[in-house]
Amino acid sequence: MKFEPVAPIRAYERIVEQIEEAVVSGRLKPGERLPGERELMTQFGVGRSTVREALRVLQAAALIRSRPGDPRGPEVLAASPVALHRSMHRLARAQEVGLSELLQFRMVLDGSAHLLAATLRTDEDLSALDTALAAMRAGATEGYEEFSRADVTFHEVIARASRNPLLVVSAEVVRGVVLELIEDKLQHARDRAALMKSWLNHHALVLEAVRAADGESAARLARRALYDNYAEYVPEDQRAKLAPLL
Amino acid sequence: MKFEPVAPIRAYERIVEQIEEAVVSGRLKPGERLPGERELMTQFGVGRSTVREALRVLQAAALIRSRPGDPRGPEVLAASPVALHRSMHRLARAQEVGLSELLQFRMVLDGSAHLLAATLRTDEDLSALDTALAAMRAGATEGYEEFSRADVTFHEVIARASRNPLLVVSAEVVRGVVLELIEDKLQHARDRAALMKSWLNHHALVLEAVRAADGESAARLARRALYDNYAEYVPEDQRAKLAPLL
DNA sequence: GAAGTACACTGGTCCGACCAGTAGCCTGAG
DNA sequence: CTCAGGCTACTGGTCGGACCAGTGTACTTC
Repeated sequence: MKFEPVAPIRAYERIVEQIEEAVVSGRLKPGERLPGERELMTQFGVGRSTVREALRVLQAAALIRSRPGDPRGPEVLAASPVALHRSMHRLARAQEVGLSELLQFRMVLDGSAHLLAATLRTDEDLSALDTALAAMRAGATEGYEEFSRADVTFHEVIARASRNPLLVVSAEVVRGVVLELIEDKLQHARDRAALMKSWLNHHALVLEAVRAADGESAARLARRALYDNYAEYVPEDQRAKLAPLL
Repeated sequence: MKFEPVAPIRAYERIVEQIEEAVVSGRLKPGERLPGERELMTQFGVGRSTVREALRVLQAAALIRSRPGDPRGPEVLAASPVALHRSMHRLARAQEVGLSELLQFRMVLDGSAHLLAATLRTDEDLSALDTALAAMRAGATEGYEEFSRADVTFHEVIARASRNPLLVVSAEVVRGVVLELIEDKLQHARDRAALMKSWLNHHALVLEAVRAADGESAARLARRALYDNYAEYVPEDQRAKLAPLL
């Protein structure tokens, strides 16, 4: 006979459960409004502070947003990866997850995205990639900002071409966290011209592989590029963890 | 000239920032205690409700835990992936991701985990896998429940052997969501004896590959097994999305 | 010394109040 | 009739006080 540990369930938790269930299950669609706090407190039969604590939790989870003065009440938000991003970032900063693990994970995700994209890409995807690559070429002469934006676009198009939203979101989040971790080091890096040239060259190769529907090559190229450009920031004794993915 | 959108910063957000910074940066170590709510409200110069809303957010982020009656105050928690778990679960449920995408994602994650595990596994990992496999063999004769538990253990050991907590958490979450989606179909499936035999056989092969440090084989076996056992529940017209991963 | 008890204090919840700020109506000018 | 402008009822944010059930600790009792 086994028993489960019992923890007292707080009133505000119950409220969170109910609203979360309604939002996640789609019974409350993005853009719809929750009743105001005073109305909620009568519906749930609790005090306003209890309602407010529940709303705080839901807001921290990026499920709702409430602005003072809006008579329509708190707004139900569309599912977004910002909460995922926050959690991952915190975990990364708390040293629980190091750059090596993040890079590993990104190599896995990006590689798979490229693999799938190469197989499933449509003609629209290809022309979107052409456009993005052209934007990168143009951005390279204008400044790092523009170049970086175009680079992100390229990655996003690839991810979307994989036709898997989970892959899109995860890759986006991990990319963001990785960049946050090394952005200061990246600031005073060796000259950016060479960096941009390297990325540009790589993206052109990837695009060719994707166009040729050669998933294996595209994936290998993507992983290789990540390793070549970021491995230097990984502590030397951990670089071995990245090698198996090449 | 560019301007940034401005949002008013609430008092409780400031408190969250300060405490989160202290926790994440390590200035407050796990197990240490925060001052009680009444003490915090004087230190921050705000009302108790404001303090409480901040604590709620921090608790939802799994950074602290507070129990009523404890005179030592809220406890700082060790960094844990539970918040990440929650975010990912919500996203998976809300984004209406289909079984095909989930299975795709799981094939990617599990495959990579096996690849890494085969390369990085220690002797302890191997013996843990031996134990888990033995437990599965024993469970197969006792009932589906025991077998299933042992099966989960096997997967977890593999994931942990990859030495990447992100992979561990993601794989665990995706596995859970996949099972939720097909558990009813799995209930009235063809006889379980055959199912268990199939899994048992597969796990033995995987273990051999891992022992031989043959990452490619282990990964391929893992992806193959997922496809063979679950693809039948994926709508036929979407099965093509899984093929590139085999 | 161990067992039991009393107490001070904790967090959870409720209530009532005030404030700054907003959405939408309402008005009056054109 | 349209529309700019002000008005107002209401929103969420914050405060302070209050009560309760439950806990950890220190103190009593045996």
